[in-house]
Amino acid sequence: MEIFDQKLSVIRRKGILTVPKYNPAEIEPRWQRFWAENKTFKTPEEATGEKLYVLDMFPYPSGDGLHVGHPEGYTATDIVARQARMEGKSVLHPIGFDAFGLPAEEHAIKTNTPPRVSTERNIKNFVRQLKMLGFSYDWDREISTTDVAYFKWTQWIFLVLYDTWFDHEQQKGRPIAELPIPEDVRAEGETVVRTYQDEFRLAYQSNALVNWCPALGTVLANEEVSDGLSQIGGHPVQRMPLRQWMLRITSYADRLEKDLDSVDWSDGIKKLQRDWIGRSTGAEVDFFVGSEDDMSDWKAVRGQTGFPRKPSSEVLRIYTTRPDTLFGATYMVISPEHELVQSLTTTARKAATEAYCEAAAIKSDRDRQDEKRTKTGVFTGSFAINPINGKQIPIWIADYVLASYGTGAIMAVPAHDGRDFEFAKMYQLEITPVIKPPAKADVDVEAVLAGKKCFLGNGNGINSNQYDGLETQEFKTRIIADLEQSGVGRAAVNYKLRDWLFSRQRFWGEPFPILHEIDGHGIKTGMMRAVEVTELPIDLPYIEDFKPHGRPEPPLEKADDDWLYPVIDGVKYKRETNTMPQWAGSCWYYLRFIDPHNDQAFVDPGLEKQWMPVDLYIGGAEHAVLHLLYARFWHKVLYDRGYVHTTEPFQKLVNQGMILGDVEFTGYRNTDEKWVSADQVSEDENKKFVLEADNSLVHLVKLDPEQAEKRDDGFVLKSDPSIRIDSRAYKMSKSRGNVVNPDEIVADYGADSLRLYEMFMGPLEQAKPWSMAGVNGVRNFLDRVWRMVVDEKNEEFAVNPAITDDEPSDAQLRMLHKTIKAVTDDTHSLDFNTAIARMMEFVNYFTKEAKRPRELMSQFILLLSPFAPHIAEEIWKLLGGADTLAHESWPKYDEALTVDSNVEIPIQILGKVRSKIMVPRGLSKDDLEAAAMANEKIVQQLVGKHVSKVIVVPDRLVNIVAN
RNA sequence: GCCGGAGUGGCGGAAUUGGCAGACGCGCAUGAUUCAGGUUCAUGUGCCCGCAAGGGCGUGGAGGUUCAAAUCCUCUCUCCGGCACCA
Repeated sequence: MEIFDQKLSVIRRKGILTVPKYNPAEIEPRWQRFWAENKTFKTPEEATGEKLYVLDMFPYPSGDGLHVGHPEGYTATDIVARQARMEGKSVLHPIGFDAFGLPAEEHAIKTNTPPRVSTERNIKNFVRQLKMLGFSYDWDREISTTDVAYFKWTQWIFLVLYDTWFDHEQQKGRPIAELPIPEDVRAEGETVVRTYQDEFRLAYQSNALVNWCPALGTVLANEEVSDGLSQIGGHPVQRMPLRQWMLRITSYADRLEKDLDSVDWSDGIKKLQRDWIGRSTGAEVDFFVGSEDDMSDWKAVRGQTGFPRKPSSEVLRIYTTRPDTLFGATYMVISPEHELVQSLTTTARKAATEAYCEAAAIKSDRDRQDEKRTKTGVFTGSFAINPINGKQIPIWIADYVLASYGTGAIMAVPAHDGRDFEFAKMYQLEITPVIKPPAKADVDVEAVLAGKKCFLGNGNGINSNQYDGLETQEFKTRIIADLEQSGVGRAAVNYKLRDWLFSRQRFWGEPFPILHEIDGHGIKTGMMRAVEVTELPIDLPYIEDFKPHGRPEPPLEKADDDWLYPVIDGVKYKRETNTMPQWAGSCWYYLRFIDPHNDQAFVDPGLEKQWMPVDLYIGGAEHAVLHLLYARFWHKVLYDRGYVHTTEPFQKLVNQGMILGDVEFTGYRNTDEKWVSADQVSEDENKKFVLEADNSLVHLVKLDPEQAEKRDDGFVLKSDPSIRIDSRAYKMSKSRGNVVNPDEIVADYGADSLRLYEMFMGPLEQAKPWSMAGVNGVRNFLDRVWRMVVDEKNEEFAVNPAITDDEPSDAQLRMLHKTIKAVTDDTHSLDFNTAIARMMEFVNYFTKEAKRPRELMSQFILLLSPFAPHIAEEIWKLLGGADTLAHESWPKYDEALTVDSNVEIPIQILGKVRSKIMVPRGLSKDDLEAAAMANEKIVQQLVGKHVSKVIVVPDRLVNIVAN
């Protein structure tokens, strides 16, 4: 507030408030009202001509309001949208709110208000702030995922998922009615057929191990857990078996990976998604568990029947990416949760394995990792037979094998797998090398061959009978073919991606449109049915107490019987009481924006064709995997079922970089309050700062920039240059107290300054530190723009006397056309920082000109308008423009006027600039060389030297090689 | 540990993709205007030597390719972000 207040108070004191100084506090709300009243940014009904769908990742309306990170992406899209409208494109630029989910509910619990009330209040505040920043959204299309009219269609899409199975042959989702039913299943009757169908649906229930978070009172998706802690709140998460809704995203893993090729996203984000999907190829192999005598019988049968779809009870099935190391498998490991744990454990080993598995079950993921990965395990007492060489090998249980990946069991090849190697060392298990490292590999080949070192790379087979000498790739192909031939193995693909755990035990989410059949005693029969589409939406019931309670029954269990037990055709059902996770609403909101008020369909097919795909999608990188993967999955299902016409929803994706707090200087003092050099301080495990030398505690002291001084490659204390200090920008956080509030910036400098500053800070995708001085800098620029056109000395709001209707000079015209070209190109390529720099150069030039042609000023104002729309509208009107400039044509430039007629050419001798000459643009190579060689300074410099070569690049430089 | 991204003045950052390093902004300095200034205007501002003309050095570090390297290659250091026993 200070700066602005001071300026105003000075003006007020002098009683000359009428003086037309640039005053955003007055201008900006006025224009915002104008745009709202005139619906200036209404989306055209039909997308005629070229269309552009520019989308922001819609915000989660937290109680804290916008932080300065939001307007960064929003300003970028707003500039693109405003420019595109002026270029005559049909623009769809909407906004909405992602308002379901945990944080809203946590907040509701804390403040003891129903989530709908606090959510609506928060949205109101967000809308106020967004409007205050002058974004050109079509407010008629505002949506919230919590609106009943919206989540009706979220529920409808869930029913589409429920009604779809994935046909792996066609790689396509199809209606469940088209699922082929095997004769034997059909023969068993209706109930069995329905159960069979339920096994194939994209939305299904499963009793899998889930991430249960007692503190949040809900299960969480794998993606929402990191380091064994919930991403929201950082609470510990346990694994426990619970019946949950899952979405079969793994069926789409291949397409989710392949289709990344077709979208315009950064390589970094694509890689993040690919890694998350984590596709790997290898083989599944069955190891016979039994006596060596029965082994040959088993092999004979397998040779006949081939490899069965599901493993029979006498085998242990494993997955490996290295079937070429099969001869090196010296033991096997199953996870503690593996279904064969009991049957494989011998009586003698029972106590030991039970103790181990129990311990593993109680351990949270967090605890498992805390043990610094020292491998533990226990022998089952059983042996399996390696199908390739008939060798008996022991079967172990260890928690370094995950139940949820592959088959939950592995063949251990300690010679060529780091984890197996470590485990084998620990328990003195056999190590048999089967790969000879290539000569160029950077390893101790002798040690590898002696089983003393582990080698992970490719090489040539050894100790592998008929495969000896084969190179890894060749080896894999051959052995997989042979395994398939003999029916003991087959090629297989695996993904790190797991099916998506889709239900939550919370109140504030979309209810599932699913009914469970119950018998006369109120017990679920296991049969369920979808709510009829005509019965949608299923609204949340009113519940007095919606708080979670640390037990897995959802809060909706406490709903009234009316809601909980509907009766249809005389049959009593119980509603599903889990709710959907926050991601549900954000999986398809971009489609709803196209047709937000349609109550007949989630989107009109004709409109969908006109507007999809999203041409530009901007948001934070924190959504690089979760939201984007989920939304792409839903979109593909909708595509398969014919509801949308593109395979991918978001054509171009840009992630804005994080805005960090202002740069801070920090020094350290020891317990005696003596300064300690920062390079001797480090953080210990408890995040405490200690002196490296003796681990004694030191504390952090925030320093004023005045106390710091640059020395070599860092900063030191001015008062004692032997003390080094840290200088860094930190992530904004309440605890650090470096959060910048957009409301305050708008009050102090104006919305246009905030917009302009955030775009001027640096490249959009880069992390950048905030600087108040920088905001002041762009405000100065807008002040200069104002004075360039407005007469500040006049008491009326009038144009500056320098504004003329005279013809512009050649130099002025070139300045304008250069600026138009640069701003146009830079804006298209999202290089907003350099676009603004070019506009600053324009203003620097014209404020020095005594005559400023009106037409040139108008053209410039149009260029400025997407960046700083309020001041631009105001000046546009003063210059005689009508109504609003929002739909004026974007300025065009004459290519011939974007270059100067003369160019300055540096002349180098051995790469060092020795002179410069002015020559006409386009001067020929020979003429340029002659001009350079004739230059006085060059002639002097070349005295006594021999010119061996002259490099001439027309319009650029001359380099003389002389010595 | 693995995978990404980045290192350029006191600071944020530019650099037509191999062609004058430091555009633009902040900061700082000097001067003018002003009762006053976090006003406005003008000039200067990478570092070192020099009164100057001029010269030398300079894009994290070391080497290389080239007439020419912030940009390409090899090695290396630092910082930021993500993933983390996925067989």
